[in-house]
Amino acid sequence: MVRVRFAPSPTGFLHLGSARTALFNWLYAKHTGGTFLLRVEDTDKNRSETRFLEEILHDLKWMGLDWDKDPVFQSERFDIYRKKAEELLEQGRAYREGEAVIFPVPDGRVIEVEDAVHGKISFRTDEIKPQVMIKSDGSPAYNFCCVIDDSEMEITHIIRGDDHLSNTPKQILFYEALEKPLPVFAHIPLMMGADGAKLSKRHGAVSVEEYRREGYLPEALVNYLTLLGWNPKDEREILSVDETIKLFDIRDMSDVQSRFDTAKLRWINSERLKTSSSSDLLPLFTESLREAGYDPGKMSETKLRRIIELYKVRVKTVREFPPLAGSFFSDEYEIEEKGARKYLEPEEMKANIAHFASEIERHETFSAAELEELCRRIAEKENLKPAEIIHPTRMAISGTTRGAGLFDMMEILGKEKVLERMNRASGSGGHV
RNA sequence: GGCCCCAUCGUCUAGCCUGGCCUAGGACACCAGAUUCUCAUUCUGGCGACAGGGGUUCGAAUCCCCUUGGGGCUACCA
Repeated sequence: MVRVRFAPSPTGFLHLGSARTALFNWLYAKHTGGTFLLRVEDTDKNRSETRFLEEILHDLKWMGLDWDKDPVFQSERFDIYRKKAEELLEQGRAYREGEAVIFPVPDGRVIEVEDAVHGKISFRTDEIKPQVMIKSDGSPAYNFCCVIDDSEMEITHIIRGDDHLSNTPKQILFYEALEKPLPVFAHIPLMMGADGAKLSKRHGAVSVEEYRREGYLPEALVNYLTLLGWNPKDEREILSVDETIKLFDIRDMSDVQSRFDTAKLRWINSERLKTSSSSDLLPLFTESLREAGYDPGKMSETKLRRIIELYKVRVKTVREFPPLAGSFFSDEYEIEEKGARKYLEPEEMKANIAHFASEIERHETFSAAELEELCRRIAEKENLKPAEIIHPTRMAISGTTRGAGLFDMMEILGKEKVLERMNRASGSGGHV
């Protein structure tokens, strides 16, 4: 039975790199039908805060990484670590140095690790200094309590970042001293920033929370992170978690470090957006409107869903939606200067808008199909290209030259609003 | 500095273990074209890589060594 764990320290928000490590642990547990556990490494009381822990747990849940039992807290286990240290002391396998307890490392040994992603790696003990087990203040040192916990939690596979590779021989020494069986080690290469340097704030967003707020879907982030170091054996790029779980194996992971590429994440997000239903997207899009200061409250769900349907193919993140579609929700939308100069200022453009508006006014009903027919009929009669009516009209009703098909936009906005805006733009009609 | 990990298009990668099927495949990005009322979508096409040098071999992206480059660790942080 596979048992894996993710061991965050609650000293900050969930870093993308940690999230990726958690993800691979989780995927492996799911693939093997094993158990995914959480251990909170909060031995550093000064830097650990519960708000960080809450945030981390929240982000894991958001990503869909559910754990199997209540987390283990190292801060509650100091007695256990001290007792183990005491035992080693009594056996003469450790010594005191002041209040601290130290583990001496014998010279001349070679420790071989069979890593699940790197293969065979060997270390000489000559390179390893005596290891602190218990610090002078009575708190346990990382490598010591890590081993005690992993063996007590019966962790079978330790899947963690490459940055722990050189901790491994030290930990193996502790496993031996404690007479505990070794787990399988799997060190996954680190994820770097776009420039190859350590992924940090200066590369932009590095916490899961920031990506959530920027409008990425959790399944897109998970999909992207999965692809960084692993791939299904075919050429698929867009994978559901279920498909990934079915295919994933830690042994198939690449041993090469990768760089985080926002462009590809954005692409995957846009793919997921395109294939998501407007009802699934509704809460997210609505929230993004509220955050941007719009009030979608008074709009019917049907209408909202139509708008989402129109725009989900035009945005890469949910956040890009409000600025594009603001004119549906408020009269206070921005008017593109360039577009205005080209389509709203020239007299003939104003005339085209006015002409279209007057035909609309005369027409009984108001649907996208009819509007299009009307527009094309005018164009033909006046010997204009339909575009010469369409572009100025779009500018008039939305303030932008980009966006969904004009007639759909008009239908959603409604006859009254459309005429009001068209008349205002063409300078006729008298509705301010 | 020492120890450890790693090295295929700008990026993610397939191929490497079990040399020949590789004139190195795919995806993102980028560029061009088609479609279209704009934008986006969609569809076509293009650009673009085996870090360098030695070996081994009939034959090397694939195996070995060196160099170079990148990364990690080197705490009584985790």
